[in-house]
Amino acid sequence: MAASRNVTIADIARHVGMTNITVSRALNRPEMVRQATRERIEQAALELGYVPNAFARGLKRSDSRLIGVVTASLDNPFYAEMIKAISRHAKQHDYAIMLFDTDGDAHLESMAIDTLLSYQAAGIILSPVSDEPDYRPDYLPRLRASGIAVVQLDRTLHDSGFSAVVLDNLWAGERVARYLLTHAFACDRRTGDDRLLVVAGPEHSRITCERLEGIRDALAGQADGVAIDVLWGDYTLAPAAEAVGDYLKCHGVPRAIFGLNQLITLGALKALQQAGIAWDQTRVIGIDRLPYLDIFDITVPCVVHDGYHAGAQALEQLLAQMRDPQAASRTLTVRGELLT
Amino acid sequence: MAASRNVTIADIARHVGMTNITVSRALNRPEMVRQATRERIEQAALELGYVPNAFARGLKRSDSRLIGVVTASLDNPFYAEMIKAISRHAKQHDYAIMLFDTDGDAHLESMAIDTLLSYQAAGIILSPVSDEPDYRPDYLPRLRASGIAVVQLDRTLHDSGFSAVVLDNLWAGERVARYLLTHAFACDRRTGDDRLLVVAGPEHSRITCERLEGIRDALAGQADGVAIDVLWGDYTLAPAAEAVGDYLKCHGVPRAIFGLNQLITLGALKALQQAGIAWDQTRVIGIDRLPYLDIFDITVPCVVHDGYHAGAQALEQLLAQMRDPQAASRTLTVRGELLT
DNA sequence: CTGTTAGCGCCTTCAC
DNA sequence: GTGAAGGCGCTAACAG
Repeated sequence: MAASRNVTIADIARHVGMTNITVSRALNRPEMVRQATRERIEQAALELGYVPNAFARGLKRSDSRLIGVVTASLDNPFYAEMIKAISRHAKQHDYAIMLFDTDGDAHLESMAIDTLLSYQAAGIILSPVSDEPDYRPDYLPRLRASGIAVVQLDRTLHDSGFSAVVLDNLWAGERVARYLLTHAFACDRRTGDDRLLVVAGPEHSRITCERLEGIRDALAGQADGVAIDVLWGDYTLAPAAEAVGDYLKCHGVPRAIFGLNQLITLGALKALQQAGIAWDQTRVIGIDRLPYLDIFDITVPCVVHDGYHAGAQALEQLLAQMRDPQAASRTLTVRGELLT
Repeated sequence: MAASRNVTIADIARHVGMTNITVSRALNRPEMVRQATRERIEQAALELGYVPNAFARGLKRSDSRLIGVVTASLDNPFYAEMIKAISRHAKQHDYAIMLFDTDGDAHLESMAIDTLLSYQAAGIILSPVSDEPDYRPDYLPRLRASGIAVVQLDRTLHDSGFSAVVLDNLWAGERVARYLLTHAFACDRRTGDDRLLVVAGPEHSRITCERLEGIRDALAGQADGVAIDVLWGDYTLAPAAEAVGDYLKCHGVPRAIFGLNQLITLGALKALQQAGIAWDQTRVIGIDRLPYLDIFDITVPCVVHDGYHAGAQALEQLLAQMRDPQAASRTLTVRGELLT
């Protein structure tokens, strides 16, 4: 029994013998309407099965209760967690979420932004497909001109000027390196052929660069003779596994392996397994938690970041900016924690 | 530099010396406009940074390019996978996704449906907070009356009449039970005190009931003397872990433990660990894959379901129903596969 | 407290 | 191929 025509406030108005505006007010600003009138209207709305038309309202008021979330990967549990936080907090402020999974495709990202612009999104949380400096999406001028509040999350666009919530990647790199310094590369254990294999993201990715810089900073002067080998990748599992597999064949097992995110670390572990090397034959350490392994008494030390917190922060920042569009953009840095 | 006012087709029209309608046509039905005119208009649109107003369009045409997805848990990787599939396919058909994570809260679910109605969603994929027969959400009449296409995914509302994509739970239960019959409860191994512990969802959950029924069917007459103990839960990890922990204290280690979903199985394994019992001291088997454990040579047999496929099916079904609102509702069943 | 008027941006209908 | 008028449903602004 499909509704032939949607019931509008005009229908309600006719039904109770009032005009549209009174109905509109009764439903939206109850205090502006006499109690009795209001009750009759509410009653009628219920009976007729009235559903407000968000398009009409949006058109009239030219603002929306929509927040756009644009992300490159729903797969990544870290992103799933952030999205969960965003969704939960957005709801509390009566915003609905429009979610776009760009799947790493810049064109889809651009279309997502356009759709959000056309829906007059109140704000956008953006985690772009790439954080390399030469990625200059074509939507940037449009997005800027729109005046919509934007907060970048984790990944950022080079020089975009938008606010951001990012991880303390430098610290994470340093922290891991310092850990390795005492546990894998202590002076008294040097053999002269100590290698640290870092399995990274794209070579020019900001996040990768920062993490690498942290490593180099921490090791500088402290670890003579320790060679750092870097394998570039794209933050996903399969390429990391393959690259590490090849490395193992050519160079044997390094003293330690550092995976720059969860999927990379898992990929490295997979390569070890496939090479018939037990995961505890070398020191594997990563960024991001490997889920549920504690249940099997497997501990891979890692720097964990609170994705839920990061997501919540991003939404807070977004709301702040929506309230005050003039406010200067801010970058919030979330620091992780080493778990051993 | 916030946009003072959005640029509309009227602005473009003025800019090129035409009227609104011509601009509208040039942008939406290019074939109805002379080539030269169209090019001038497209050029102007680009220059002025024109963004169509989805609200105005939606208001006029009273249909939208929005598909609503309402789910109880983004956490569950199985749902994340389904959402990924939905999102990817929706995009291909030029639909945007409005995502609602109800977090298990019936009230939020109701609000989500109302929001989708008010946005004139073209269709809704619904995985409600509960699939128990006494859950009768208040939005049901409104949703029915709206005539919007609805496809339920995994969880279903009792007697709702909407289409659905569900798992073959009966089969999954049977399959696991048959496996246990040969691997844990083979005749020649009976000790007279053989117990199968099933860690389930809510007692009246359809999914739980079906899976249990499958177990009982398969075991009927085949496993005299095998006692089935059932622990009820809510499909999440912590309660399952606690319940299994208590059980182990009271009854010792059963011959086999069957977790009715991923999180439950992990909870059971956690309880074993906390009780100081190695995970391979008993036969643990589950529904849903335990991710990444193969990397550590841990194999917990399980029935896996293709969440991506299920999500894709749900969207296909939804599109079919949007095309033909008269079509009878259908229930699609997705069968899993035993992985040992 | 309630009503009148008008218009948000777009597109359908009918004319030219 | 192009234009003029009107209305989708709702709500600001100004009456009364």
